[in-house]
Amino acid sequence: MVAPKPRTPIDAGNCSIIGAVDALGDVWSILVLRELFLGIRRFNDIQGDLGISRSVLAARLARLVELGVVRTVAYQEPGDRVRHEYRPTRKGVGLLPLLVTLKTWGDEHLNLGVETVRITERESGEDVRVEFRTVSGKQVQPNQLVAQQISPAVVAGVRRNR
Amino acid sequence: MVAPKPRTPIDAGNCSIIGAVDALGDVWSILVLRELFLGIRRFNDIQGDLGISRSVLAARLARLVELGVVRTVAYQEPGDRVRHEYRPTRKGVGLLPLLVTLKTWGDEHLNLGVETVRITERESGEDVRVEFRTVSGKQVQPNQLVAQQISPAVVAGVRRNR
DNA sequence: TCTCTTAGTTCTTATCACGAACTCAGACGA
DNA sequence: TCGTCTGAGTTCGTGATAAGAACTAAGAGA
Repeated sequence: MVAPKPRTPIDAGNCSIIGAVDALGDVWSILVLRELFLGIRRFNDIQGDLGISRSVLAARLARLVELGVVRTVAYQEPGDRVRHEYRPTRKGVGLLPLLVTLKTWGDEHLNLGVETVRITERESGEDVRVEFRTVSGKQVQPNQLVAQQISPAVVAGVRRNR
Repeated sequence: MVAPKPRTPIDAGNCSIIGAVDALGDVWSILVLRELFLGIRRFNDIQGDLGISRSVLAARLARLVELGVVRTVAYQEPGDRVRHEYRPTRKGVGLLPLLVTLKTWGDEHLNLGVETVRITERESGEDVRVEFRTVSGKQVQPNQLVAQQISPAVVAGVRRNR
């Protein structure tokens, strides 16, 4: 994979999409989260698996910790000193849908429908998919979606009334 | 926003998440798609709205077109020559869930629950959300999800049998 | 012919990723 | 006590690329 490139600060204004993208910083963050969700939680394991440079991995992990998406947890293997590994926080778990949508799109559009990562429910072991539904519960196809930005003034108003 | 940084090629192996992330290349691609879905489709409009440099925008658009995620459409305004604008293809529309998950996470975790972009169903105008469901239709909370990688050998086997 | 607009392209500079080597700290063996 | 091993980073030189400003292209209209 080609390394992510420098970005200049963008004004997120009031857009959560921009905010989220900016917070994550670059695609390595997403891939690091993938490792954590797959149960790969130690520095060297992540580094080897992704082939990311050590310095960049250290920086990304620090950023994710600072963001509150990842936390460090101490562990000690017998006959070894205390070390720590990385785990997603609740905020980090909130990013699982992102990985699932990437997987779904990749399986469908890049991998000809072949599944490469399995996402299942813990209890039943059933495969899990992402769906769109209206608040009233009706399922919606992607091409029926409309996106519109809410004006900054309106957003600011809502914020003030909190 | 700080500019995306160079990445070296990573072996996607058989992982669609890595494949998808690598295909998109960097976060600018996601933000460009955001513009297109919001109806901002012309070079100068996207450039001004995102504050992306012109050279990078041209490169990103070319990449998205090459990927088949975006296509150019000719248009002509009265008293003006023919120009073209950019629109998502079906493959591109398949990435809408990605934007919706980013928006949802950003609204919840970065923006204190304030909605900044509205995603609705075209017909009813109802707000749309992303949900996880098992294939049998049961709704699943993110913390009940388990991710596991499918071994490359298995994936290769499935591919051969197609 | 001159100017205006949109859509890029070119060029220079600054920044960041890469990758190899190095540091650090505790555990263990001799 | 000394040397070594291992995991987890940190440092540093080099090269690739984004930023940003300036320039080009090409048709429309005065």
